[in-house]
Amino acid sequence: MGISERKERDKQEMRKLILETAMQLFLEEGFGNISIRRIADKIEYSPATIYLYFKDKDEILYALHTEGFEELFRCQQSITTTVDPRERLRRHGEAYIRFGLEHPEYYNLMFITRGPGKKIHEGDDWTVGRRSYEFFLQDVQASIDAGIIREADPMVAAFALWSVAHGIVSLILRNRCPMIDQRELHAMALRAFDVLVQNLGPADTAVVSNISERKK
Amino acid sequence: MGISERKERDKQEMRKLILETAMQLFLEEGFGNISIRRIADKIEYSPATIYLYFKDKDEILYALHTEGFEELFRCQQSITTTVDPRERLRRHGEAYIRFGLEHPEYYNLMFITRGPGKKIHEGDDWTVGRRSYEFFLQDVQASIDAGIIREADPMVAAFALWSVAHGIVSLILRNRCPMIDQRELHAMALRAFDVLVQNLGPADTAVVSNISERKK
DNA sequence: TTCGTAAAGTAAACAGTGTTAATATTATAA
DNA sequence: TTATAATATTAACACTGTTTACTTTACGAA
Repeated sequence: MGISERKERDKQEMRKLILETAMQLFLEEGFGNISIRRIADKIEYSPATIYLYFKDKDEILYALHTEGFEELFRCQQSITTTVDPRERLRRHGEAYIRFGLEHPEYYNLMFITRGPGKKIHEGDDWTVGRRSYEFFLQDVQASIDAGIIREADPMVAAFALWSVAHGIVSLILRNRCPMIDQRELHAMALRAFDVLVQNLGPADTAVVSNISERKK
Repeated sequence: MGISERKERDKQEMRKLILETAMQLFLEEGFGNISIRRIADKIEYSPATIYLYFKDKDEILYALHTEGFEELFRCQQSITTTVDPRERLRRHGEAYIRFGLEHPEYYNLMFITRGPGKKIHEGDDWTVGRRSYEFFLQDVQASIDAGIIREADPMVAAFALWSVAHGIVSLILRNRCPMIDQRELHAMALRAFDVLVQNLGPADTAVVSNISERKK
């Protein structure tokens, strides 16, 4: 009786089809143009059918948002060649800001939109985000160990630095920077993050050393 | 002939009525529950009438968002008693974060929602926001002069610090902090801003004692 | 005071949205 | 072959912002 297994496979395939179609719509026409009815049209099913595979629209958005974290994590990998803690912090921020500005729709879904935010808590797996977060947390810890950040709790420091990058990206994406020359927004974004990183701890020079002594 | 003047007054009064009703709806039921139809219902006019006084819904939202800036500016005034530049920075951040967390609907409208963002640029008066921004800019300049921030361009430094506060508030309001104990979010928000402000520039006595106080 | 015009207001429609209850179709198990 | 469970759909509900065509009201001039 492999029938119930095939049924399960079919169900998963249908879920995949819906998600892929949502993704296509999302990438081609942006977050605001995903609608249950348009997804249904594209796959030539009735809108109601989608509700047999997903509880509601947010569940679909949450799935897409997961894809975004995949991409973010890839972007974060670009910094692994750097060892100096301060420079790592800087490049980490740069990678994050670049990701945000170059994938505004993803960023919107992952960090700004209300929908998935609800699911994150009431739910299942915040695993995708956690991976990115913990990768970043390691860098923050290294900077604390190197004396660049004077703060006992790495969670607080990480939250602070993440907020800088998120603040920069989200203010730009939501057009809240009329005081900045619009042609230089991108450059300003990176400079702004730099200002804080370069101003942390003892002035520039003595950044090196203690990274190898970090582990315990 | 004062008739055309009375007509103008009537027109302004109707605009005011619409805005006040929108405001009431906004404060009582939140941003998501303002709709042209509900405003129309409340003032006992047809929905179409509203379009004789406002180009579209965004124009109404933009007007509300202006009210929010009024309130923010009032909150900023709480710091005027402080003179020490670093402490001023800290308190400025605290006031901003408090405003955001205590008036989430306003904050949403002012800095997160898409609607007014469009109007800010294509439009006339960013005057309300400018006042708050320039007040903050003075503090940043003072910190630069005091050697707390090593950065030539105060615009960049101001943008960076604003981003910290905005990042903190918007991540919390949009539920993107599952890694943080939800009961301590508010405290963490303030601590996170502190970390950066206290880590800026040369470590002064205030910082050192602050840190050693925390350590255990 | 009547009359034509201009302003103010509205009903109804357009084109959408997410979601669900009731119904129909299809496929499997007995 | 038939009863039943799974799948799919229709049609509706309750909304949304916005526009067009129409009606009502107010005002200045004859």
